[in-house]
Amino acid sequence: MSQKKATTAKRSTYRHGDLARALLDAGIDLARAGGPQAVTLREATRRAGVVPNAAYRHYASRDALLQAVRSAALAALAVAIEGQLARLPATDDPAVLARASLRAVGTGYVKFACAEPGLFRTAFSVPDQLQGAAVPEKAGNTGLNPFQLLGAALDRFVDAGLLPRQRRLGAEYLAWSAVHGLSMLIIDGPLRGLGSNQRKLVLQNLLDMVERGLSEPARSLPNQAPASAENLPPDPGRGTV
Amino acid sequence: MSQKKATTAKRSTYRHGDLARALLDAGIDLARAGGPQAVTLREATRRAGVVPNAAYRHYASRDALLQAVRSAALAALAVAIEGQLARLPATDDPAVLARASLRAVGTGYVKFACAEPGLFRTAFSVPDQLQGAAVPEKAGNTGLNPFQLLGAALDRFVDAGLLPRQRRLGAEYLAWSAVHGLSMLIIDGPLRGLGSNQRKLVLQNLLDMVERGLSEPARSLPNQAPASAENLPPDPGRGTV
DNA sequence: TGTACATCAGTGAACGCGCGTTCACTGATGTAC
DNA sequence: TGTACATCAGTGAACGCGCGTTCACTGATGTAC
Repeated sequence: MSQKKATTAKRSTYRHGDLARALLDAGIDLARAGGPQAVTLREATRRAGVVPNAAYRHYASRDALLQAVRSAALAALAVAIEGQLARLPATDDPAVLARASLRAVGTGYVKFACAEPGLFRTAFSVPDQLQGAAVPEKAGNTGLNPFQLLGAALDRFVDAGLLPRQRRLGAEYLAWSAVHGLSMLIIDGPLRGLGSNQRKLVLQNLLDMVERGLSEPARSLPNQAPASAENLPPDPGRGTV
Repeated sequence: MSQKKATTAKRSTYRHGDLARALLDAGIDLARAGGPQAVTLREATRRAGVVPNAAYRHYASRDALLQAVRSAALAALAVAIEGQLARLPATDDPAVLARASLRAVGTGYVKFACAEPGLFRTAFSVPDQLQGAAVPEKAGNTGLNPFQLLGAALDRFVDAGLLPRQRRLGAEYLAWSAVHGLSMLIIDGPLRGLGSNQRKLVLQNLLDMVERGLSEPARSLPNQAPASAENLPPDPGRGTV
């Protein structure tokens, strides 16, 4: 069965060649241009030069295609982040590396959102669904998805002594909220229309805020509730985007 | 013209009474339950007990109704924030007041998003449009819209000496990004499904991060670009949600 | 105070649109003998 | 090596859906005389 399928996939002289892939590519283009809403079976099949119902040989429904596109969008985001990480200059100072890593993750995230708003919105569109697993379809070249790349950067923070270990749990969500919020405000909200330089400036200030906010020792804040393992949220390894 | 309109609006024995208001209310209910997508002329008129095209006596198009609903959603958000601000205990210490104000704004924002995800998503749905003005339709009881309420809290930060004045410009966007991102992750993203207690904990940690990140003096960060008036974004007074 | 009239809020019917999805089919491909 | 056959990817036609929007209309309301 799977052997047969693999054989068929390799053939290029079959009916269409690889309609599943062609539909996925069309879906990605549609998402890129118009977000998740724009991913329709009819338009995807139109672009693949095929009759609408042909899609049902490869995807159970419109939603199945959309989920495939969504995974591809998340993978693209991961690749963008990896690209920023790869540009980091070598250093022996673990604190410098940790800070630069976190900034690279945040920069890659926001830059991707600005460069590919349609894919970004698709990546975070969730019809009516629970959390998905950390599957390779959503990962970049390193095999890590965006959430895991952020986690790795935060681990470096802890290792470098910049983030108290007892505040590590759930820290992903704090940094993530900041860059995710900025991305949304820029691509869909009141910050759309910001020039490129202004965007960079706001991003730098935001990353400064996150860096300071995560790494400074806690002062005596009456409202602060320290994190403890019992009542803290999701297992970061299990849940994913 | 406006006199006549006002007279008509007061009448309760007219055809429908006040169909414009009835459609708006129906639209708000639809947005509450299903987000901006769910706001349709046909369903709104159905709920108002009226034929579909009757809506065109009061709204130029479906989008016009949606924008009215959107303004109402923003006003509701403002009211929620004002509610948190009103609960603040009296204090003579401007620093304590400033910190508590900012936390109240953030808390009101995220709580509203969690309590009314449909309205929240509607408030920040922007079809294809530029920035709107700071009109009273989007304001709460104090006459300030959510953005302006946040700005007022940050002004207190500056006045209390917690935020260097040269970092005040654009600070709205930093705090806003954090709470907006957390809201989105909770209502639409990987943090949905978080329990109420876990949400509160993450929110507290996030507010701690913002507070520290905004108010701590800048260290020598090689990447930091200090804000200056010339190249910083939008005039906070003009632009709005 | 009563009557003719203008206004205009809501009606009734219909349009075209694109969508997801179904059904029975056909005909090129690969395979078994 | 050649022929019969099974597979199954893509076809053709059609369905019902809800939507926004248009048109000519009607009849209760408020007003002018």
